[in-house]
Amino acid sequence: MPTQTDCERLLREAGLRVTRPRVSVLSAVHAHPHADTDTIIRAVRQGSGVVSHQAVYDVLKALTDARLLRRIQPAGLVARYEARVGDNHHHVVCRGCGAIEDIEVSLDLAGARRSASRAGFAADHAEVVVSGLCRKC
Amino acid sequence: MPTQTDCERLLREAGLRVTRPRVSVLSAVHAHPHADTDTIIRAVRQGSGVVSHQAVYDVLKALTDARLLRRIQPAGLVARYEARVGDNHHHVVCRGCGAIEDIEVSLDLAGARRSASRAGFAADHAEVVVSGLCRKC
DNA sequence: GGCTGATCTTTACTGATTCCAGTTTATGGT
DNA sequence: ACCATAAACTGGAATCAGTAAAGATCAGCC
Repeated sequence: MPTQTDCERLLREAGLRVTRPRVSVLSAVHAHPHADTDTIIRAVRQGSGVVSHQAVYDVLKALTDARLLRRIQPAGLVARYEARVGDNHHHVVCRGCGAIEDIEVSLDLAGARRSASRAGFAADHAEVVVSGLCRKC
Repeated sequence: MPTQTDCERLLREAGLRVTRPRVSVLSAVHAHPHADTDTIIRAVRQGSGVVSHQAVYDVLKALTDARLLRRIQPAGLVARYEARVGDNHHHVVCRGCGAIEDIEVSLDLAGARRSASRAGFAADHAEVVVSGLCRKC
């Protein structure tokens, strides 16, 4: 888990200004993988005082655009964020409680791209969402 | 494309009552694959007069539960419905305009299930969403 | 034809997310 | 260090898909 200084460095390296909300959001997401926006807002406020919900939304968007975060949005659930970027892992989602975990899935990306291009699409990204029940549900 | 009589039969076979809104919704989805709820509502009203939006939502849910329809919901887009059920094809989504097409993707489902179970999940379903740009975008 | 629970209609509401207008703050150039 | 400007932030209100509730209707069965 990155320290606050690490988060500041990550922001700077991404060409983003370093602000208190940004550092807080970034470290909150590191601390709570797959958390939804509301959880992140609460974590940020606990860690560093008053931050408007709008600021959190803006920051999440900015960090996602800057590829410091990845947004995942399973069907029927609110958006979640994770700090693990740069690899292409996938997710399992619990149909009962919405819990999410990372999994590895092997996928014929070239074939998918070929099939997409046959349908008239230039595809560049594939995401697998596996669903089922977690241990508790 | 099924006729109205076919739709009635499909409903009956699924153990559902045959009503005007249900027949309309089912044939609207057959006529507009990957349509969103709003499009379906408009198509239904054009075809068969006044139907409340709530009825359409209810019918879509009932038909989806009865496996006559399949609901797909790509990240960040509203829910779509398609009448092609019973196989497990996947989708490409255009990041520009939200257009959706069917594609074939080969996927190591057993491996995915194994990886999910390692994470504590009993997985029973996997969906691949490929994204990119369609010809127009 | 009459019964009964499933369906529909109407209307209101929820909750996530976004928009907007105005204010504050960080950063690059001097 | 100082200024100007672009980027961020605040707080409130709007939007929009989807859900809820209550009463009116209707399909399927006798």
